[in-house]
Amino acid sequence: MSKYANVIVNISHEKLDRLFQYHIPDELQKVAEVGKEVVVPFGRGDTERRAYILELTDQAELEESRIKDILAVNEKAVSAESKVIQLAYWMKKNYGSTMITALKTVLPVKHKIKEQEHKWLQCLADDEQLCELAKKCHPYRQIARKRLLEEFLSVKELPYQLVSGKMNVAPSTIKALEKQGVLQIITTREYRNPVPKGDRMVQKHTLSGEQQQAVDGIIKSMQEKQPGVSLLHGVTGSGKTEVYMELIAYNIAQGKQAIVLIPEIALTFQTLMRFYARFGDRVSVLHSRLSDGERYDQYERARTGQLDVMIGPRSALFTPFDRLGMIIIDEEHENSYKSEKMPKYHAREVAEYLALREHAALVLGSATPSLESYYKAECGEYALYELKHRPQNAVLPQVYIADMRAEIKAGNKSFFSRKLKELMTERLVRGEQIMLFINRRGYAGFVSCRECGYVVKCPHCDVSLSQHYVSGGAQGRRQKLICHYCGYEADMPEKCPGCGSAYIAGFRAGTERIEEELKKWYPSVRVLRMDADTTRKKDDYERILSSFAANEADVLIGTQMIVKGHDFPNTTLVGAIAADLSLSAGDYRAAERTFQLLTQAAGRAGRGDKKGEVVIQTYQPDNYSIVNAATQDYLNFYREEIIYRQLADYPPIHHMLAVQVFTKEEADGMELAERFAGELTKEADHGLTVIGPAAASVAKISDVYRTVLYVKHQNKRMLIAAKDTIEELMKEQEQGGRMVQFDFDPVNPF
DNA sequence: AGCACGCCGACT
DNA sequence: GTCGGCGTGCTC
Repeated sequence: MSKYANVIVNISHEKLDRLFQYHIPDELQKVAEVGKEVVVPFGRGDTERRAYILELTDQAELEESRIKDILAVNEKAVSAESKVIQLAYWMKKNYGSTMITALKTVLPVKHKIKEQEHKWLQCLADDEQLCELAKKCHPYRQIARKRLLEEFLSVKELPYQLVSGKMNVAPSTIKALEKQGVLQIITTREYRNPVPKGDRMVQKHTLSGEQQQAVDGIIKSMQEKQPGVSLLHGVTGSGKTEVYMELIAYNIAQGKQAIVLIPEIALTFQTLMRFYARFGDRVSVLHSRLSDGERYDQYERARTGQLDVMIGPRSALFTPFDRLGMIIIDEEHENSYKSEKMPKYHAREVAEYLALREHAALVLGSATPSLESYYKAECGEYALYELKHRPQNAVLPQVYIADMRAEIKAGNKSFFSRKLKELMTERLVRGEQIMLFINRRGYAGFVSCRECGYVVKCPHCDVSLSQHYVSGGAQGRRQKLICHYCGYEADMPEKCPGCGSAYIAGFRAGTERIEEELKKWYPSVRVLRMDADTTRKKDDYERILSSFAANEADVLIGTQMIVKGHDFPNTTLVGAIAADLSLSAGDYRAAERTFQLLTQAAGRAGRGDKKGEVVIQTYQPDNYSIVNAATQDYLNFYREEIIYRQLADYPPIHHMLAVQVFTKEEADGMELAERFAGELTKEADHGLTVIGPAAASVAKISDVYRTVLYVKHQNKRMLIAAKDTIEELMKEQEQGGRMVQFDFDPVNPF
């Protein structure tokens, strides 16, 4: 039984976006729980306001005399909004962040509400009354009041903002007039619906045997009290979306609501239209192109029960649904489901918790499931459904592995293997399209001197600068050196800054370099390039893809963003230029990432009726992630990879916590991390494995030093406890610009 | 956001 | 004096 409740007041104002502490009177002790809505006296006038309990504590944070009592606890079922706030609290505890940041991830931006919540002043008095009242106004004392009354003579409705802003009428004056019955304050809210009100097509859906089996199985589980998690493992093009549709239809028929997560990058117009066509305007979508106001509207529509389905990226998880029946995560292996910002949550984990809490079903779908999910499916924790056949007898592409070591031996110094060149020429002659995938943007990965080995590095970060070409006005292309971490730019030196030699050049080709090389071989080829540099604006992504789809280019060169999503029926050749690039990342997920990328890339070839071919270029032709991607054999890959994870105590068998320490001084970070490590290893019996501390692989970004400490344990709870210990240690000491971030089961190496 | 407090000019 | 409008600042 805690004495105090830390509460967030339900007023949308930044100044109030923090916790306030209230005392819990004895008679409310039993009902005061985290997530509950309460009524508290707030402000000087003790006006009664609604608030949500976020924490319960015995620790008074200020003098007891200043702490007021909670007036009442709303005992009826927790509202949708407070459920979301509760979820924020869970995330704060499990991933480590402040409550404010957790709330900010979970709640839509509130301070923008004003802009679309139209507050109007409506005049209730007639002209005669207005004249009389205006006359009664004091000649120079009540000018504002008079101004407003006179304005009402010509216009009967005025926007609140105009009156209180430009006309400079104080809220107290408006209130007084409202009391007298001269005017009325009306608020109207128009919900913007990003879903076009189109014709709803009723389509006939015939499912294959496999699809039907999955649908039946999952529906059966949904009839249980606790539906649990289902993993839908289906090769590319096996019709997972059809299964989702059927499940959503069932869910709606049960009067329940559904959340569908899709990686942002795959959130295309076509995908959405399929949903709209089937479910009409009770479907909404959250995507990055929505304004804050539009986004907020969608949350409101969900909260007020106007929606059955919400589609969106990981943040769609926080849709305030009252009757959540299921969550679907498509392409569940995607790294974008892990947040890179604090709290660093994984959408899959949050969804699992949410589904459990709401007694909803969770459906995970992927052609290349994450090791985590497949492992749990093997253990029987998840129900597994396999979709092995592509409908319409579509055939898998023919995959060739090109050994680049052999190419060099044969005197081929080009970035393209002989096989790839041969197939590219064939395609260009036939007028079919090609996709070239290389996971590095820019022209060259680093710039180095061949005489002395000097490497040009970023002065603010511990990385080498990448070479880029930027369009430089009249002179045409100009060389630049850019830091991919902080954006620092420098000119390409003509001579080595170290020894003065002229033999300074870029190494490790990126997308720009491949484009150049391609044009050298095929001077008339039409090329589109898609990477972080060419997709700066939100529209760029869609524009490039639709241009390629419209056959306006022969070749699409790009980073991993080109291998996800879109199908191009005329693309019959895919080349992975440097397949092992992602293998060298050096973290435990490198093989998994490589396998997924290559499998997806291969899946891009020959989606139409034409047969596709794929060339994977590598220096490690025997690596299991490459070999299994070539044969599209997920299970075989999984078997090899899980053994490695078991041997090395890595996730999913063990859990891992990365503690990142950020400091201004290099030594400071090490010292702090050492202290954390010391504290965690103090008790030997809890079995925590502590690795490090060590400087992060990129030891400095934007002049901030990074030290990293890894903690491993079989039980995740132990790691959360370790996180709590470190949080306590941080509280004790002056922070002085020092910061700690936690990352559970990280997906990216540090 | 919304309320109290306090300042300042106008009236009994 | 004191009434009341309007600006300012704080809210557990």
